[in-house]
Amino acid sequence: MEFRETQAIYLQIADRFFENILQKKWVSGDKIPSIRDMAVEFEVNPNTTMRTFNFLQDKGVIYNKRGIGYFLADDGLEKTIALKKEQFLQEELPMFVKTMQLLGLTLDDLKTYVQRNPLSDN
Amino acid sequence: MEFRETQAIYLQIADRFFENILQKKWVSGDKIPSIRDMAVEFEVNPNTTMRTFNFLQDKGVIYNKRGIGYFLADDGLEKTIALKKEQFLQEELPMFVKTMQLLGLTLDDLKTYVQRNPLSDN
DNA sequence: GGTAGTGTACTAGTTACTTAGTACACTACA
DNA sequence: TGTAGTGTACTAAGTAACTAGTACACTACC
Repeated sequence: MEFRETQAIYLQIADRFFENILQKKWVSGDKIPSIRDMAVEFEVNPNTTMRTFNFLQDKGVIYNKRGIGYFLADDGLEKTIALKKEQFLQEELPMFVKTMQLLGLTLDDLKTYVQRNPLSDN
Repeated sequence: MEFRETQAIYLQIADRFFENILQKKWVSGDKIPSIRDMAVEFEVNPNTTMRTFNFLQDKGVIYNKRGIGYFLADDGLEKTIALKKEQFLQEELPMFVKTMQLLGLTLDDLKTYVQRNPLSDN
């Protein structure tokens, strides 16, 4: 996987976790692929994916069973929505609106873009 | 000034430069405040602002007169627009749309937000 | 018991970013 | 000429992120 240079890799991987949760590919109680498997999938060091797991456990999104693996918490979806929403409202949205303003783009331009770029293929 | 932890400080300062240029607070040929003054204003080490200046000079947005200072290039505004637009279209916009989709937000929600949050106060 | 698959805990080393401090060359100007 | 304000070039140090490798304890299962 390719990563942006502007953000730590383990956080970008966390975002992929959030996607899986929000898209309900992972649901409460599901076992999450192991730290080692994730490292192979994302082509990073296991230590890096471990940081992602620690980060998400700290947020209460996943929990651990010793010797078995990590699982999605009962309220994992709710916590993920809360986390993403907070980040979106406090950081992403204001920056986005500011950039649109600076570039002189309108909501109609955005509408056109969205129509031309079907929202999902993953 | 407070900085986000997810992006290098010198790049966040560069964004402030871009704002000044896009808002036409700085126009072609204008002398830009010195590396040392900028360091004081942003409360960082002069080495850090120097990285911003080097970055922007590398992009062709500003140029240097030895012993005098940095100045906004003739096509500084155009280059800034091009840079921001590219970044916006390739990174910010796709991520933004994806997050909106994941959170189940619509363009109407966005419209409401924009109406409630007047676009500028700087 | 043995084995494979888990997470965990280390040491070590590299790179990027940031700060701190010093020194020096160039330009403008009194 | 002297001085203040520029950029520039260093050394040194600290932190975060990332990689590499090893070792160990726990759990499930044959």
